[in-house]
Amino acid sequence: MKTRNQAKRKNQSTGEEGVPAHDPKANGTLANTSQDGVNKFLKQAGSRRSRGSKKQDNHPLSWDDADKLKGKEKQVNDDSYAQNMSEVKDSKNSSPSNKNDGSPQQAKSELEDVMADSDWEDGSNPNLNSENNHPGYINKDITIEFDSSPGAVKRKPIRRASAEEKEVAELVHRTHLLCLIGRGRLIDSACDDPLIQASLLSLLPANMLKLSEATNLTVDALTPLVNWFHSNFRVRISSNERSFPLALATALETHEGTPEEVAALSVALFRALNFSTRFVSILDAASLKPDADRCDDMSQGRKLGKGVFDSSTIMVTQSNEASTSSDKHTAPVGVDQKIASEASTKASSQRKSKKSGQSQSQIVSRDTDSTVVDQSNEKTMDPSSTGVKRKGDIEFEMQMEMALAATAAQTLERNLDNDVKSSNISSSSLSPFKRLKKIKFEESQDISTAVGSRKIGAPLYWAEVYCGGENSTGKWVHVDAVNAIVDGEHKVEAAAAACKTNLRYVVAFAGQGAKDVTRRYCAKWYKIASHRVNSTWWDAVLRPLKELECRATEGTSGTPNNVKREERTYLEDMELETKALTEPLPTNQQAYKNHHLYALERWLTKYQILHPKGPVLGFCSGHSVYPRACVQTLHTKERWMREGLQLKVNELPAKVLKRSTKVNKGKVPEADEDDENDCAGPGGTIDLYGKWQTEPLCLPSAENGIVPKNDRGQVDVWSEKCLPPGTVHLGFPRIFAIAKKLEIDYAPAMVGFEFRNGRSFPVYNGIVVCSEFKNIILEAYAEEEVRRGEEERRKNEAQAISRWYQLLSSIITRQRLNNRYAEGVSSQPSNDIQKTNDAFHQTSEDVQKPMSDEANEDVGQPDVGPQPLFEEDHEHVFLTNDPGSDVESSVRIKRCQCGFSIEVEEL
DNA sequence: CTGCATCACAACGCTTTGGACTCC
DNA sequence: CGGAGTCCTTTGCGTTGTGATGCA
Repeated sequence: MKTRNQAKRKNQSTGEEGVPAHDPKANGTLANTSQDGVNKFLKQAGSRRSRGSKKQDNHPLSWDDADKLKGKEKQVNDDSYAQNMSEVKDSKNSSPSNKNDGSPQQAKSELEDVMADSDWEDGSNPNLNSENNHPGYINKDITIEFDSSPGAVKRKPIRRASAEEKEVAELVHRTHLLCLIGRGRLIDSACDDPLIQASLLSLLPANMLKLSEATNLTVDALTPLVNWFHSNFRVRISSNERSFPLALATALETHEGTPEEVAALSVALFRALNFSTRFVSILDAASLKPDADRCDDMSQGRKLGKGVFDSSTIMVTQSNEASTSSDKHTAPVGVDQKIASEASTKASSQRKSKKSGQSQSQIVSRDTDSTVVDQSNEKTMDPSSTGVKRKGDIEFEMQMEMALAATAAQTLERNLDNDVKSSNISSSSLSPFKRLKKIKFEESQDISTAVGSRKIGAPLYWAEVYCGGENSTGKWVHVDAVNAIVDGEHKVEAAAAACKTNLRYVVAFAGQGAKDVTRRYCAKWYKIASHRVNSTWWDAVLRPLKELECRATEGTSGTPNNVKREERTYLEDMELETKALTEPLPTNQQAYKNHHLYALERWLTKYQILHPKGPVLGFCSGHSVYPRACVQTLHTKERWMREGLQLKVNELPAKVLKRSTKVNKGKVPEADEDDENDCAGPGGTIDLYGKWQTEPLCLPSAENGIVPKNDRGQVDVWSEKCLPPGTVHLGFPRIFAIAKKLEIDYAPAMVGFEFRNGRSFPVYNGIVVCSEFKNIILEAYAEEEVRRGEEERRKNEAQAISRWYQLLSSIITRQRLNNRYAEGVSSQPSNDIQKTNDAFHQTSEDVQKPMSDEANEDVGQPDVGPQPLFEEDHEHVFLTNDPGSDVESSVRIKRCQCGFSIEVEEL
């Protein structure tokens, strides 16, 4: 594949050097001509490059652009381009030395001939032409600017992901999910470590130990415990590259760890207290859509690793340096601090997880020097990150601070841990970032702008504790020990959204199992649905894990409550399902396009209809909102037939579509146009029916061994449902011959269509016969196949022998010719011949053997030893009564003692 | 500035039952 | 003469998803 960049180089090789070294005859004018051609090609490539954009003429294109665009231009029709390029090159190189006398005009005309074959647009660049005549011109580098009038709209070429890229992205997404599930299970099992649990219990104040005896645990009872934990365990900035159980032990020992470790410790503590507890994690997998991550990275500078996170952390800690201590247990401040530090650790964990994920090449490990650049990029690339009025200023200030801090990252890094530990900050001393964040967080939801543009501080890990005392039936309560939040499930979505974390999968882990509890934390499912993987796959992955999880949470001797443990799962499933079915109506129309619950009539596709048309659940911009369940897919009669359904009698089409013009195959379009208005005819419309208008297919059944066929004399086997009663589909090749031979009635089974050469062809697979003949035919088929296989094998062997014979005899013939005619030239002794003969003798024997061992014995030439097989006047003598004959096919193989054999057929 | 509605367009899915010619 | 085999040639429209743009 040649890129435009290569084109540039090519151009330079002719242009900068003036006369290419490999073509001394080329003069300046010829080079100019060539260059002209190259320019034209570039122009062509440029126009192809911006494929699809009608405003391509306005697209500025220069050599420099070519460099920038290197590697990005997959959509250029490179092959034809490369071909054209080589044509230019060839003509340039060959013309002077061939028929040309070097005359520039002739060369040019020849080139033009070449050019004429390609789809050039005639056009000239006056500047180029005028300067072309200048002798020194060719030494200049060329920049071509296509006329881009000042007012012209510059449109970014749209780069869309191909199906392949989408597939890759999905595979990466799935793989990443599996990795994250694996990680979750790992952490979950680490939380079950009895040593860890015992150690945590030993740290717990005596008054809290009583909690384990409490019946019907409540949120209120949990709160002091969570506060105690929060005040005793802190979030560390960097993670250790160690095995998780080890890291967890260290975290326990040092009372600080990554958010993941701290959350895991909290889970371990709750489990130690005999609470039914899950470790919950947001699986922030690589995007399901190609390039989404890259865009995010570019615009937000997130996920990229060290630089960004270091600097953001530093920013916080710097402000901490200036802070004084205050109430340690004030949750919002704690949250604030934790969020910031959590972000850093999340970064490292993301870095880790990303290793198994998508676009590794995009994850550039950056040193601290580049951090400033990152920050400035972040600033420039996310101009939207400003708030009501002065948010922009605040953010600018903040980012400036971050940038400055980043430069000092190395020296300050050592101090970070301590700084973060002293997390008690009075709100008056907070940096703008923190102040804003704090205010926002206290307001709880809807953090969307300035600070939110950074994907940091998102809650990623927490616990769910089953509280039997909550509600009448008990419930799973969200416990975020990292941020000291109890029962804050409604805050998670907003907090995650504020930090640009995709809350697509929230998975609860317990007992080596896992359960998707995203519904509990997600109010606007329609927003995440399209970012989630195919639910069939996801459900299949989780099914076994869900059972494990279910067994674990039901089986643990948890808090006693008034609900049987077996019912917990059921109740939770109901809760999640209820939540799924009671989403509020979106306020914008577009949300209804693919909404799983609601639909607007205007967003229905051609093949959809509302049936029944009601009830109206509400209104959006004046449009009635209907339940999605009312949306029915329509099909043609034939299409329903494929599904094994047929129309009920006297059903009128639910919808009638005008047939597209292409159906009018005849070359009289005008006549069709005339008929357009009254296209009530069957050819002019397509009748569509809904499923409610159909009933199970009722085909005529087979009678007297006769298969009912359609008007083409076949049976369309779209599925088993399409088989006439009393018939079976035998999808084996060549089976029709058996049925024919046995004189059993059959019909070819058409199983689909293959689209080839712009036309579709029916694809057949076996036959349809009456059920009573199934066994007879199959038995006969099996016998026939054995026979056929045997015959095939024989044929193959015979062919192999024949080919070996041809090969070897050609070698011998060659040797003989050498022997006879090259004697005078070469005095090579005849050893070679002898060798060859030996070789042949051996080989031919080996080859013949498998065919008929008895034959060889009968021939009586075993172990005769090497002897010259071919004498010049050797005449083949074939033995009679050679048993190597095939009685059935009357084929005989005649052999000579020299090894020669020939296949003859007796008539 | 933000969110929404609409436009534009690239990608993709669905379409759906040959015929002329040569060789044996 | 007829049957079997081979080769020809490589759609195009509608739908959908998504980026761009304009407006409130």
